[in-house]
Amino acid sequence: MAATTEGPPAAAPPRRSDATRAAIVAAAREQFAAAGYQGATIRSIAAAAGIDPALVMRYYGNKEGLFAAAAEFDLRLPDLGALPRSQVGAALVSHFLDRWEGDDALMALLRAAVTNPAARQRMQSIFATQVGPQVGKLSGLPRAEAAARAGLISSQILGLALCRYVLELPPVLKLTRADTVRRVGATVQRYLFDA
Amino acid sequence: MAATTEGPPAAAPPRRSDATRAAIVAAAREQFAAAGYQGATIRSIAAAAGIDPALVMRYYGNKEGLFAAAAEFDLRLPDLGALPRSQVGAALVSHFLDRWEGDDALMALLRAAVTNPAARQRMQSIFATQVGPQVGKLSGLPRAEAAARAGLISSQILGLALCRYVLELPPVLKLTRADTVRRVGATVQRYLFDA
DNA sequence: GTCTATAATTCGATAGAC
DNA sequence: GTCTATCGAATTATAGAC
Repeated sequence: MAATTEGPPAAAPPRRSDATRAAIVAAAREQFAAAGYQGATIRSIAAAAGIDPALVMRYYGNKEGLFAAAAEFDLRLPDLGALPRSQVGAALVSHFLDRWEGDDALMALLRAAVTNPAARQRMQSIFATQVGPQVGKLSGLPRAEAAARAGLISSQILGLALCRYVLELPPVLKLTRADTVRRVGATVQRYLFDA
Repeated sequence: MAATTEGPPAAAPPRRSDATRAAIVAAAREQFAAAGYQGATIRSIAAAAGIDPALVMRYYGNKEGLFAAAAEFDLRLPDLGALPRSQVGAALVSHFLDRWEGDDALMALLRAAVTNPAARQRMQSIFATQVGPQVGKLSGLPRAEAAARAGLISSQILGLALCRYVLELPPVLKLTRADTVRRVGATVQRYLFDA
């Protein structure tokens, strides 16, 4: 054997804490998504993760640090330049819906951003670094005009998510996915290339 | 004088509590708008109103009752049927912006609705009783289709308010009012009468 | 009608045993 | 690395004096 004292070699010591950390972040996303920043408590998160509340503090320092870790987020926008120009709007909406329904990250971010300043800034930076540039590249417009259009697109897409997933307005819930992609996609398309 | 025992006649006894109640509700709207349902506390509301926290409880029973009173809201939609059809979308957006900037009621409602179930239901009922019917009348479409369009319009307008007044996304803040009315108005117009 | 005092919880955070 | 025990602060809500 490598060593009579046994145990893993020097590289990558398998600490159980890694699994614990992952469980905490997953539970945090869940709770922040369901109850917002203030509604989710260290205790409720620890309970959902099946561990002790003190561990959350040990690993993430405080509630702010935990949220910062839980709100790590990548929109994973696909390369829309490869698509036929006429399909870009619908593709964008479709991707956003996937991203909303895929996990709790965006829901957690939005629910928290409405009352928590740090979450709001995170939201601002996400749309500044991930949405804005992509719109600029796609539309080929000057920076200021592209930013304005990215803002309009964000307002439509975030509003759709707000009404559908957060406020759950019945008429918005009744829309089929295909219908949503088509109709909201047309709006995004217009913001991208027309008016 | 009318009576030797003095005091107002039977009708409309001028209780000072009326002014107090009004001050409480106004302060409550302010606080709910600024901090959401959980962030606004009975204490902070009482402090903003310049009265004792116990009075809030006396007049409104509990926090829920106070919010119900503070979230009383009328969109005050004007008669859009009198306008040239081509201007309806822009007029709707313009009216919403006025309503958002006029007082704290809508801000309080939205900030609270994201985490509080009662506020969310209030939001649902407002759009069911005030937005939906108006869209039905304007578009002249069957009920189901009109409801779908009202939902789409709500998603765009609430999304605009979310990005502008709550999340404060810089590109959305940079839009002038005229520009916002024109561009978002065109979207609302399309949801109303086209696709 | 208004306010003082306080009960009963609940939260974030810390100290320290194992 | 994990958990027990607990502190100090803040919250809603109540009881009752004035």
